Amino acid sequence: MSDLSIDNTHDQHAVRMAKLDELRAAGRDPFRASFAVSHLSGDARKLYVDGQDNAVNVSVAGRIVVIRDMGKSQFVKLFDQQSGSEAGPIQIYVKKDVVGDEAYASFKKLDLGDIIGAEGTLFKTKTGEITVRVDRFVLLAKALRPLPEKWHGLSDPEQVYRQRYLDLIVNRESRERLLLRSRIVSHIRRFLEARQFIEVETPVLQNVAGGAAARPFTTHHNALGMDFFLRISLELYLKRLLVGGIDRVFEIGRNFRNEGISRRHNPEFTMLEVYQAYSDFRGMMELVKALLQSLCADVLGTSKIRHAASGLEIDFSGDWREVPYKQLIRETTGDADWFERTKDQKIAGAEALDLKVDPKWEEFEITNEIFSKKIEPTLIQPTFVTHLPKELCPLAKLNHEDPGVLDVFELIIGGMEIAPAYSEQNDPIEQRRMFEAQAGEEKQNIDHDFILALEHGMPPAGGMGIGIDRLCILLSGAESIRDVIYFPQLRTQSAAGAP
RNA sequence: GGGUCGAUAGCUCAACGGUAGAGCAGCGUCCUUUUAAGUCGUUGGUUCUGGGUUCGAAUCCCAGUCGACCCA
Repeated sequence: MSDLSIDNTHDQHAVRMAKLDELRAAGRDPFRASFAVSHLSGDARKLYVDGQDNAVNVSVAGRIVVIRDMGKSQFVKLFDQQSGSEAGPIQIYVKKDVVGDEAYASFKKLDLGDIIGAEGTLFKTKTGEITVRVDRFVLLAKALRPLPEKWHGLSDPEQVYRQRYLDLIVNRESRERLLLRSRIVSHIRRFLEARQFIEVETPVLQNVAGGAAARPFTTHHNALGMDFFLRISLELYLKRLLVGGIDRVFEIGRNFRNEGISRRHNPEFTMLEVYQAYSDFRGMMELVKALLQSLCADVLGTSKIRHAASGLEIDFSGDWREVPYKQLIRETTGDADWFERTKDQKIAGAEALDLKVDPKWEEFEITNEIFSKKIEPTLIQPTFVTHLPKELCPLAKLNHEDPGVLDVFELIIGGMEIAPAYSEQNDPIEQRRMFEAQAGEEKQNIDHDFILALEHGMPPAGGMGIGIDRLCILLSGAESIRDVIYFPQLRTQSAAGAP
């Protein structure tokens, strides 16, 4: 039957193609359309009643990730969605005298990586592992390529990102980290919905890429004969919905920025933005604190996490530090009159802190360089930095006592910006003025249609954004944004391993 | 964009100027409660690509591709 040539036994793809031909020649379909699964692996295991072997029938399916061939019986482990837990893949036990000679012979031809379905009864092995004693099994999908090594897994970072499916199968930490992201996002939705927030979707293709200062991607719509930008922010459309009377609104969506790729930056990334009419940045403080504390409690099961970069413990419980931006700058520069200094004096001050500053920068950019390089990385515990200079964001309300600063905060945790929040600007005249006053790297594109919406009246509101990727880096202890995105952006390459 | 480091069997890694090896996987055998199962045997390489140096290059040099890290 087998026409494997001796020369080919090292070529695992060729060996498996030959097995495939054999199956087809024998009239078996190696790629089935469906299988009746009674339980996912973890749920199946829970059905076992202690001391009552072979009393409960289950039907499970998954990928073969372990084969222990004992001659006339085999222990095999099947990997499915629930295999990420402590218990790992579910074990099945196939005995020749249970399934019969013919079925057993075909079972022996299965390979690591094949996907099968199995029906049988639950029992506990000598060593105490709940296992399915198989009465019947069926090959559901033949794997023509081998799995990575069973003990060391897959460690080549390039292959981990390009063939994430392999990483997910063999590297438990990767799988748990990425599944944690799903639980985080799910929790955020439930938290906000419980507070009467409504989830919406707004355009990704935009005429004006507004709401932030960043280089957008451009694309082209053929039928309209016009160029579009991919959005860089969710903000301006969600505020239009505030005008439209959707008072508590949020979106979790992908933004695109045509900028560098690094451990902290992927060209497409996910933002949560939340707007609450009749609230303000103080209300957002309460909201984001409650959100993160409930995330810790319900998803992580702890209020303390280890900060991957510094090794320090971050404590989310209790009250969080609140400190004005200007105070931090004055403390760090040791200059109580920093904001009264001339530009040359600020340049000298920044250089005294070992910072390189471009003389072409605006004064607020020099000051902000001190903030982002010398202050932000040191803020490990959750810290609300409040009242940023007005030049840093045109979309927030100016503070009443000090019109040089904004009624905003930036929540810093683990040295990373996690959540900015504003008392949102709803004065259309002032909004236009602030857009036009923007300079340097903070300059935004002006969306006149958005101003028109404001002219119809937007209720006072608090707004808040969270970078979901960064939040996941923080909460999962990941080192890189690539570790919390299934398919991070890489340079394209011809298909690896193609025949 | 600049700098540093890396790419060897399907996977994880050796070999560091002198015959490219190991473990796992694969192939063939033994074994009906294994836990990285065990056992005996065995196949497997465009050493990322292209140049160069050398009697001889996986190894040294140059250029490129892809990736990681740091910086801008």
